[in-house]
Amino acid sequence: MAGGAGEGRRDRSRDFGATVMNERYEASAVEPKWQTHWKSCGLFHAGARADAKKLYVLEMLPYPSGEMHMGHVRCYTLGDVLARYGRMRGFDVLHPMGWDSFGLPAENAAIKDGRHPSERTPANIESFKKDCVALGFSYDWTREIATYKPEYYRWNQWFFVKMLEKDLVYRRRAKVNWCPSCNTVLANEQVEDGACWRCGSRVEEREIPEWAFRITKYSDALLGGLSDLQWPERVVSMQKNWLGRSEGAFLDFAVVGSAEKIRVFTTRADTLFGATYVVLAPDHPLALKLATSAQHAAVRAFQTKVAASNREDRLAGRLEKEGVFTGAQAVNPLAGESVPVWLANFVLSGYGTGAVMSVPAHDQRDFEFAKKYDLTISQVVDSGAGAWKGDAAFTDDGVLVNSGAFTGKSSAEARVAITAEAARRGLGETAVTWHLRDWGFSRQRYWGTPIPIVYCERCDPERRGIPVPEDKLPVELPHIDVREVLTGKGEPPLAKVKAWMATTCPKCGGPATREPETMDTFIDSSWYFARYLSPHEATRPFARADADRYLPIDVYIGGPEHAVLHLLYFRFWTKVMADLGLCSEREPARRLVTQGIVKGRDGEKMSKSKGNVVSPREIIARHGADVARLFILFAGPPEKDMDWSDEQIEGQARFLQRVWRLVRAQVEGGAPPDAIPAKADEFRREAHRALKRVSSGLESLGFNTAIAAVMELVNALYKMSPADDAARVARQEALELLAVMLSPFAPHFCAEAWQQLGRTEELATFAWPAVDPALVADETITYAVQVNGKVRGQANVPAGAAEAEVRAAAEQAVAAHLTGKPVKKFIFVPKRLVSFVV
RNA sequence: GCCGCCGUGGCGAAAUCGGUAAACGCGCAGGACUUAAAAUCCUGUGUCGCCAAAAGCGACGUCUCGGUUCGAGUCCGAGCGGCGGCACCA
Repeated sequence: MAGGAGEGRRDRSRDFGATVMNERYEASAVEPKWQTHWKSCGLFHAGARADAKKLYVLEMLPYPSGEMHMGHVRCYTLGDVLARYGRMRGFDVLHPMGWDSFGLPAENAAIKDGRHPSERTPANIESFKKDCVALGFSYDWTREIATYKPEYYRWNQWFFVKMLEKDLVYRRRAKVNWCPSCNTVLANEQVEDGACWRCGSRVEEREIPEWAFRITKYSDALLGGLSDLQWPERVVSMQKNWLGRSEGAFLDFAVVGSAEKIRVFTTRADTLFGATYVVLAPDHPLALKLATSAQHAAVRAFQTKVAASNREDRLAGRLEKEGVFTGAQAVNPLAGESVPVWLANFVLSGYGTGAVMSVPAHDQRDFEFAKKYDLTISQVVDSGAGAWKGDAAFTDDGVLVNSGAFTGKSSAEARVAITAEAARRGLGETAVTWHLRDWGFSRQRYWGTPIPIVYCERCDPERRGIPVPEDKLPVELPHIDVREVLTGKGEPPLAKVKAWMATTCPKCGGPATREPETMDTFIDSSWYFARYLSPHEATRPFARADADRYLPIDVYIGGPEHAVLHLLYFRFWTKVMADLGLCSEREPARRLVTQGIVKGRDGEKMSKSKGNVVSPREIIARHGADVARLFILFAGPPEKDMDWSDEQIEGQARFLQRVWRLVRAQVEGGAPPDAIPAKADEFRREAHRALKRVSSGLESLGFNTAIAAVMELVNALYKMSPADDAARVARQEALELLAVMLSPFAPHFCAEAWQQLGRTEELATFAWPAVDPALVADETITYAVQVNGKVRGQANVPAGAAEAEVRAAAEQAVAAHLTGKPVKKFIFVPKRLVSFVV
């Protein structure tokens, strides 16, 4: 079919129209074809390019709950674009996927319907995996893992035993966060606003024994490591906040008439001379000991009251400050005065030393407390701005008054001097405290990794626990009768499985019982990224050589809601793995991308309960996976929340159809109607300009602007008709280039277009083309011409024009604004703008 | 209370370094094609003013006020609004 520039419009439009205009790209036929092709070629397997640089792209381990939602789609699409681009750039890309498949949802579902989690889980995984394939995600499925399988969780147990040897695991009796609905303990990180992170139930306080990791041993490393990560500021600051490093001093107050001393923590040692009483947490070990007989009953009553009310009131908002006098007196270490010792409900036993010195003049809480109980208020810091009015605490730094030898010093100087003096007298020292607490990981549930511990009355009468030897791992979960064992109440389910509980002691061989509790599932996701390196290793969690090759993760993608949960735990675990000699990297992920929420049609966050969930299956069925991917990428930058828009989806579908018609026109020899004849160079120029913008968009995660650049190329091609045979060849090249540069975003469509255009090479691994600098250089440059900062005209000059030449052209362009006004200054910004100041 | 982020058309957004604000998409309007519609293609689309209209010209315009600068969406200060995190942390 002949088509040409010189013919009448009718003919041209027939060329484009008759065969091509009605032909639609059918994603439903094309996409499965390429998915099958990719699978059969093993194109996405890592390790094939041993001499290439590696690129590890990873998305957060999903919990497969059956059907995928748009939040997943967004996360994985971002990762897939980077993985595909990486492959085309020649990297040895590691892009794996697996399943976080232990945990409460499956167990709770089992309680409801009686089906064992091990039946449901593989089905859910299958379904989720199908969605991944249907969306064209380029995973290396040979590395797939599932955390519920013994070959995975045995390494959780192995780590546990190793960490026990290193004293990074210990058993403690502590106040724990108990979720009555999940019927299990939660770590501090898993309590949000006093409620369970998973189900939102109000958390209770209980005191029961539990296993914990000494994550606090890594406080400094966790804080220090943050500085060399390319992580979003938001996440970094949340982690810093959570770690909560605080510099100050320990100071010792001797107790009058007793050998005991009260150690307090303060960040304001400069206010020591204003400490007019000391307050202990109600459950402080000295509380009862110090109480005088007259006050004993009152102290008892107060303790009971606080223990009962604690959580509820703290949640209900501001807790009324309450306290009780112990009757005891303590001695200010430097001032030498005796001050009363109180208990108060706002002092926390878990932070610092569980005791504080109260300086009501300079701390608002202490001020309120002192007012309520009529305690002495004594000013020791002067603001320098007139006398202190005494209506509220003055909490800023200032100059010391009424502070003995330290009077006259600035607060900053005094903090150092007072701490040093206390230290010299053996009554204190500088100190650093942290908000971070150890990670309690015992869970009173069934569907998780058994803790490999046995209790033997003979060898271990104190029930400290004896680890199961390495060669006896894994300790597998027993098969159970769901109805009988999973009741969702009472003791840990495994405790009811008598046959499993009964075992032999590894030390004496005598009868022993197992630990019935299981591990927090956050352990599973703390090291899975390393298991992907050597998923089939049977003798160790992963191979050192693989770790050296592929760690750290280059780009890690997931939601910001894990900022102080998973993202903290897996940093901790990586440091432990490094200390165990398993790898040299001390940080798991160099770069982190936290993707925004996908909201529903109603503008609310998608959730089942709101009934506004849109399934990717809907879009795949209607328009195909590529449209779903384009929509989600084009909506805005990755970190930003995005709104659902059926219209924008239609727009992306329209865009692909528009490209398709161009491709078909090229193959059939037609041109778009109303196109203007163009030469070869013009086609090349447009294509390379787009390529440049797409390349830089891919580097900077500006996927929306990268796609916009391709759209502009398409718009340009619609206005151009090849003027001659050379131009026809150039248009062919431009369309091929288009298929290449769009392929990370819309891989199925591009593979098909590529083939239509007659190319036979594998597009998914085709080398990303270099931008031809000669083609993207402008021939003429349009300068904006300003007079006194206002744009008054434009000047077109050849690209290489010198300043004087540009100035001459510019003067001509704005002559009317310059007449009669002497030019005081001339500003020349190459390639952009000139400005006259008159 | 403390810490962090963000305010740009009717909407989603774009704008390496301070250099022609609003690219691209959506929506809307007009036109072409069609018996008609859909689909498709083309054109227009920040606000206001001058003008019968168009062309054209001008003023204003990136939350508000102020500052630095020849020039500010971008830098600085103050404020307002929104979002997120932590929160009796001593």
